[in-house]
Amino acid sequence: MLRISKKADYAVFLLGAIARQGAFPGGSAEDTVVSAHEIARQAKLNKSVVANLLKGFAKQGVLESVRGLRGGYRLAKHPRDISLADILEVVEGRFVLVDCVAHDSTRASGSIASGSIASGSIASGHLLGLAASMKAVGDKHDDCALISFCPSKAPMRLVHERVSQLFAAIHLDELCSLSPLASSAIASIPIASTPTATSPKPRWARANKPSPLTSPR
Amino acid sequence: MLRISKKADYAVFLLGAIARQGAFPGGSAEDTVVSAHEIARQAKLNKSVVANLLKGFAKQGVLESVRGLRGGYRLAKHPRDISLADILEVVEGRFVLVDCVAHDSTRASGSIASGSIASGSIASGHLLGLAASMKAVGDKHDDCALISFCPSKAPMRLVHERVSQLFAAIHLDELCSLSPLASSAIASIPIASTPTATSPKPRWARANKPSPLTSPR
DNA sequence: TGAATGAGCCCCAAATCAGGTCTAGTTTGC
DNA sequence: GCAAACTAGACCTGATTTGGGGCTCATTCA
Repeated sequence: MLRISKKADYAVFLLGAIARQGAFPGGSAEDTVVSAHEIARQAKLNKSVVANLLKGFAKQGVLESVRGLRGGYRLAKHPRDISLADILEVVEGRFVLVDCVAHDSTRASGSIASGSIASGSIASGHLLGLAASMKAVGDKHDDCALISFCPSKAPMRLVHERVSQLFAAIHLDELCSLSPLASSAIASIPIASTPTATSPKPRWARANKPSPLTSPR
Repeated sequence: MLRISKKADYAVFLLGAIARQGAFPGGSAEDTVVSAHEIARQAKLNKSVVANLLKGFAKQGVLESVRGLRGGYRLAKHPRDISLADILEVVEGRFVLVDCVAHDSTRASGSIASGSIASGSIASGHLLGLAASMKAVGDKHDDCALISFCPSKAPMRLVHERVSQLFAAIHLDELCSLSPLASSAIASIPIASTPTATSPKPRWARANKPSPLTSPR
């Protein structure tokens, strides 16, 4: 189903909750941590759901964890350096829009993985390792009956790339409204067939403009 | 899971197979039909899978069916007037990237439905009716625990819109290679954070250039 | 040492997916 | 009129995934 999972949705919120409390490098509370219990309270979600999600992010290096009494989590990077693509990768695994994309992307996984991850600028060692292990798993997706003669492969791969880029272009700071969207940015999107080349550069596309909440990078 | 279903994938192929045989208005074999059995043979798929998919498209007006001996299907419109979004809608239902999009889009479903469908230029009565009936179903998606206080709604909606536009911008003629992609169009896509405003207008974004296979629109 | 945390692993029911079956209706050709 | 070849309609089954949890162990601090 062509849908972001509830867990991923929750994850965005949870990470945003941490970000909004400034618990990240350069943030207003960069040396503090936020417990899973506290985050669950804010999200009005069961603690085990929250804890399990947060654990995954700690494991992949998106979050840093502090164990023991007064333990908790903080972001490993600035929210503007964590993209939606990164978040989705942790929760849902490698994004593959359609099987034949995985097939082709397996051969090119080096360049794709480095592209989507480098732009996130997180602890790339962790997720790059994940992408490398997905290489083997990716082969399992090569089971579409049409794969050897499907004329849709090239266009589908293009769509996949574009969607990937969209996800990589939006970052946690906008997602949790640390850097709010200008509402005119939404209104300015024409509902037409060929918007991509004509739409103005969205506010949430990173322009390397420092967030007012942070010290310079 | 953020994935196009196998059935949708097969559907693209099947519709493409019909298109490649010219069985559409203005096509080289516009008065002929292609049987489900024949299409299944070409696709090397079980006939029941194929038949069920094709039925859905006939029901929604994407295909015209001819019953009885020598019956079969032909496209109701030219392949360039049938978008990937249209196809996905039939197979998977209304595209909703994430619950809060459905919530908000329910109120605005009039403008969205007319937008994505008008650009497809198919028998809009059919799919518009589907969109209207989805209005009620859409309310069922309003069950995300975070919905009332989630700061991600606006950015997520923007991503949803963009993905929708991508799907609406690619049409069956390119998908089935009646109008092949220029391979440089793929190579020219930079793997960067902010590609949308800088990428060249893709070949498959309709430029109202008549396909050499068809008479003028 | 006990309390409050994270880490690791697992469970279960519901929903969805993928692939199919069967019957009824329609049309044509003999 | 009947049989064959098709579509139309509705449904089924097993596999997989999703969503929401639970429990125990390890770590840290007061």
